[in-house]
Amino acid sequence: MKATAPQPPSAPVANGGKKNPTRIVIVDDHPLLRKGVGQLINNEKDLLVVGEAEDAAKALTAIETSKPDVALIDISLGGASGIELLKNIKARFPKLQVLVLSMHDESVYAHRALRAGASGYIMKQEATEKVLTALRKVLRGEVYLSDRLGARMLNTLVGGRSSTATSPIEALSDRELEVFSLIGQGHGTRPIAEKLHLSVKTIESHRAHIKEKLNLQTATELVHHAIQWVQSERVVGAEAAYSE
Amino acid sequence: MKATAPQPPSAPVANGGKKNPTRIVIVDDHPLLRKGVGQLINNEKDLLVVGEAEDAAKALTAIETSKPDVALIDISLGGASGIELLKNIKARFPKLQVLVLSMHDESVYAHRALRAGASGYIMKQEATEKVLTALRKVLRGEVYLSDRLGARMLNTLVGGRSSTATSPIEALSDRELEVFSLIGQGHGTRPIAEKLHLSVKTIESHRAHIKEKLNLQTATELVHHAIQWVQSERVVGAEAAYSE
DNA sequence: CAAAGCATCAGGGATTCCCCGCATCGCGGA
DNA sequence: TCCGCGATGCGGGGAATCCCTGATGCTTTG
Repeated sequence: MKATAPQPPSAPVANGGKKNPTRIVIVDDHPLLRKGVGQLINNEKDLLVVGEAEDAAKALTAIETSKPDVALIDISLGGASGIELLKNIKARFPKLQVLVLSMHDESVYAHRALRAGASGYIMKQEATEKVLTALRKVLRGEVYLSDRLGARMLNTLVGGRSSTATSPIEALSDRELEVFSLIGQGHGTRPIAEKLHLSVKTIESHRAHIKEKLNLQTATELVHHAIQWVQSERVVGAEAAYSE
Repeated sequence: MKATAPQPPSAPVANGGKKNPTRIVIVDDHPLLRKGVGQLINNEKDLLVVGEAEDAAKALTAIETSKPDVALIDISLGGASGIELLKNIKARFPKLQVLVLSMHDESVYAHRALRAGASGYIMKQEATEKVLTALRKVLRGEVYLSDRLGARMLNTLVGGRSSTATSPIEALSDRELEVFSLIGQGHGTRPIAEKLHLSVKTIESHRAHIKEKLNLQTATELVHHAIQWVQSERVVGAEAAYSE
């Protein structure tokens, strides 16, 4: 329902002749937001929006035709399909830098986005200038993360340093993973203890260890991540399954 | 951290002297989006943005000082308190028209928004021009609804049985839904109480009522369902873009 | 107007959370 | 071999929660 490229890819642009500007493609399903970011970016002398897209398919063609230096994409294009798109982009245009925009603070997605090849992760709540900062940082080949998020992810990596960026869930022992999975299926501490014929205290102990390994602060976070994980496992199982 | 009124309320405006323009206040927690909508609106000869706000509290003061004709508010303010703000606004400024912006196609929220006194409901996925259309319609005292949403709500009202098989979630009160949504976003009882400026006891009470209405036995189940629901809501919004 | 529903909060016992510590077992190294 | 180390299993105890039972206004509705 919306035009893919509001400006002709390589024509002189309305925005006062820029010389060798950084070329940017925006992917977001909210026209209003595309307009906002576009406006903001085009106000900069060295940045230029050369394409827009509202979904994954259009994003790929837009990138193909406009050959941007950076893509700014919203991963909340329906949860999974956002990360999917990101992977596709990095597969077909490995040298293209990608800055990920997101609605929420969910570090779950930040982590996955980076693993999928993003160069940065920024929230929509962020001040507008930060988006420009992030854009330029990503362009220089650096990684942009909000301070808080960055700190947390750093010590996740340091704690269980594995250069191949395996998810910290790999670090869980068998028993811990079992408990984690049960939590993700919606079971409470006591039912888990009963199901495994163990003391409630033991389950509490496992939960504590899991929290530590996954760098989680509260029980609520633990449950949230567990459910998320179980969900994503279901999806993985459908395509590239049983790899253990 | 953001200016409440970018332009002096009654001074000649940068945007080419408008005469008696419609005065608009924008409430949204995404600076990028405020920028986008603001830009769009100010390009119109008869419309003028006289204030912005990023949360409920600032929204009320902004409205008080800038005396707008219409308020454009995002009900998914940080995942919460959008409907609440709407009610407050209509309580204190009954004659002010309110157009509600929303991320997704959540007909749940549309229905509630209208009941709470909104004059229109429009999705962020909508084309930019539609926002202007909606704004003008609302200004004339009419109600704006997207075609699809309008149709759906009509036959919900007419035929007692709604097409969407009324999930028990419809039975939740506004406040309860708000709490439910926050739970689904991974927040614990205390953080929710703080975010809503309420007693922990009140949140506990809401949780109890939600459990009752949704027929859930334990707190764990409640959290599980809440997360599931939030997830599914996100997906609904994404599919709306493809489904036509 | 009466009845019902909503939103707010309290008290108090049952559970869970979360910080400690402790024991055993097996495995890989000094 | 003996030592450390992680995995597994458990406990104490205080803080926080869950989960009952009310209770009080206020609105909506019949």
